[in-house]
Amino acid sequence: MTVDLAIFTVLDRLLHLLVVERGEPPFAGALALPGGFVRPNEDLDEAARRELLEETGLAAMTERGGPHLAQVGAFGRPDRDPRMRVISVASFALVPPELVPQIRAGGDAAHARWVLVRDLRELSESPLAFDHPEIIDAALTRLRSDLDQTSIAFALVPDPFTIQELRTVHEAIGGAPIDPGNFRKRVLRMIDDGMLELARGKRQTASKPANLYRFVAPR
Amino acid sequence: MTVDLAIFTVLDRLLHLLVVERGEPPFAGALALPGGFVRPNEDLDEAARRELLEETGLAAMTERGGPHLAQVGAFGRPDRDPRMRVISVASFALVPPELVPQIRAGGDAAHARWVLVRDLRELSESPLAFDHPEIIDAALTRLRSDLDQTSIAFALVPDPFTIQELRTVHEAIGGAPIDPGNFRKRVLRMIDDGMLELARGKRQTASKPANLYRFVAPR
DNA sequence: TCAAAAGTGTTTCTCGTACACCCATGT
DNA sequence: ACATGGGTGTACGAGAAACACTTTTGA
Repeated sequence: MTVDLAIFTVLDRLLHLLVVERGEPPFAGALALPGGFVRPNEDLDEAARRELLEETGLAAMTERGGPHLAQVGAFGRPDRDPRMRVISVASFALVPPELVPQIRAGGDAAHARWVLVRDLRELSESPLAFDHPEIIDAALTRLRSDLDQTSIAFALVPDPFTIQELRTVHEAIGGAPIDPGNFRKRVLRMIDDGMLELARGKRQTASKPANLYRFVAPR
Repeated sequence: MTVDLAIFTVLDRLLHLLVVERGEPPFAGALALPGGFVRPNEDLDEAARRELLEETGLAAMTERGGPHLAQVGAFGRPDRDPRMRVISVASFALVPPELVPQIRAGGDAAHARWVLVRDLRELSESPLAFDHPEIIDAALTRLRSDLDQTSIAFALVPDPFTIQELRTVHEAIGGAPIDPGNFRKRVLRMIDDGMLELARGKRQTASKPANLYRFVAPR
């Protein structure tokens, strides 16, 4: 039993995934999702959170209650690992861009790097180990569907965020540009639904300073 | 590693779940989801489908390509089974009402029976074994969310079905009555989206005979 | 003064909801 | 004839989409 993690962030307006380069066979030199074995007395969520910490060193995230983590599914094809029977429970994690620079500081993270999700799909599956292409597809599908139905988008923006930052996340995941005026109205509606609130201060931009908003956790 | 199954159907306009009564400790006498161990060379979906067959004897379902089966998630609390560490991958399955009468014919199914989902929730968790209340909750949540986004509703109606039969499924899962006129319009829209087609014949009802429709698999 | 992005407004269309009503059939 | 449920029509409102426009800043 292992857990594998699809750790996403939005950098430079594009969706990125954290991958590690494998040092040993099988698939030496190939890219793979970070992951590891579940310990004997560990819950699956616990194991995923521990791996996330080990791979990213992001202890600091606990101040926001930790990064968003959600299970994607179990993958158990008998031949998915040539060495032995391994069943993996995959989760996806969302890292806000403010914390991305801290990741290199982590322990196992020396060999970890961000790759563009768009590039992964163009290169097809060539450089990816095991059944990880399949896992990534499932994680992406889940990510996109959760985007419209849950509040996961807020896990990918800085804590007080501008409307543009939030829109950028939606565009990166959805893959298509969104009309800024219309998106603004969606955000305003979230405000009088009590889901968001205006925060103090302004964010400097290339032009007119932007209002800041904050996600209000449901009571 | 085990698979557990939440097998649903709609009987008498209400959502039902197939449960077995446990014969041995732990939880002897309690109700539990059907399930079993994953075999060494079996994929998880394969194991789930095999268990479904063993528990229901519904070989006949293959004529419609088998019942709908989808993974819900993995459950791995270290103490979920007092005997040993067991991680279970839960799936839900949907059985159309036409096949329900055949289920008693199955092998392991002698001790299986349908219970009202509504009753399960009223009785809280008292009579359910292991963490099965949690699994059932997750399966229900998934069922409800898939209902609006996928075509799973068609797996719970007879093959040519009436609009009322389809509406009944939505009402049973959603738990609330739906305006018949409005629901009809939704169905008509599905028809000119090419998702449904009018089938020949009529279904006898307590009043005016109803048109029959058929689900058209996406090409 | 000009570019860039924030923010506002307008119009059109689709869809969900509520609800009134007609139609065909078995009893 | 009448209850039952199939099937149709209307009216309102929320929200998605397309797009023009004004405002405020930095360069």
